[in-house]
Amino acid sequence: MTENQPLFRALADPTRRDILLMLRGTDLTIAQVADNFDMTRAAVKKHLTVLSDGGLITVRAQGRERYNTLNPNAFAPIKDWLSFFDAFWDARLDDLKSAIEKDAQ
Amino acid sequence: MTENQPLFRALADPTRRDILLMLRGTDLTIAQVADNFDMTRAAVKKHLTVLSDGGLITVRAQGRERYNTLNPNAFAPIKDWLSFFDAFWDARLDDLKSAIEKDAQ
DNA sequence: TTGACATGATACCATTTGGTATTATATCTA
DNA sequence: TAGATATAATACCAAATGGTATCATGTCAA
Repeated sequence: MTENQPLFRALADPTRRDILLMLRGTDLTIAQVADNFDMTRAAVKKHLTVLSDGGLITVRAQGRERYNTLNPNAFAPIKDWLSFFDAFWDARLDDLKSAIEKDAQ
Repeated sequence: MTENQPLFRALADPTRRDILLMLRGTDLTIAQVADNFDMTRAAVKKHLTVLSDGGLITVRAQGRERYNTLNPNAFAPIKDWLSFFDAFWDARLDDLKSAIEKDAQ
């Protein structure tokens, strides 16, 4: 149940979340991503490694460049985890509903 | 766009995610939560503070005890953030679909 | 009132994390 | 081939993080 840790960790940094948004639609090299931030290429590369470890992106080598691509299935584990709470909310609403109905009698 | 940071940060720790699962259905005091972990009450309290900062739980005082309650609206900001990618996936599928159709001609 | 109990607050510590700087390697291009 | 470019790898640093220990405060119950 804790195998999601690299994924949750990857999303915990604002720079990395921005990178993900940036990768919607286009694949970008490390240098291209780094151009959008006020930090070193090396720092950006570290973030990309964390994103890769979390399964959020995949890296494709092309010559001396590395294109970073958003992984379409990336968020499935998070959505699954969030769904563990849906049943609870439903039950809560049911409780509320029956309480109201009982009150209306 | 970065006001979600406390929320994402709160979810980045496995202990805190376990606490959230634990709070489905029942409200628990700090001591009750701490009984489920191999760490100090103080450490658990810190985690609960982070969860509270992230808007994931609310704390209700009752006598000398503090009951921690899961916040029903907790995950809405995350779901909203994840939805920023849905349009992209859809567009990707549309691209794929039209490519296939074109190929079939 | 007094002692036990639940929590709050603080100081402190080791590890992780986000970042830089530097050097090395590979690849494109003139 | 030589130089420029894109990335890799490593060492290093400051700050944040997860944890403990300790002491203070408030509340329950006899």
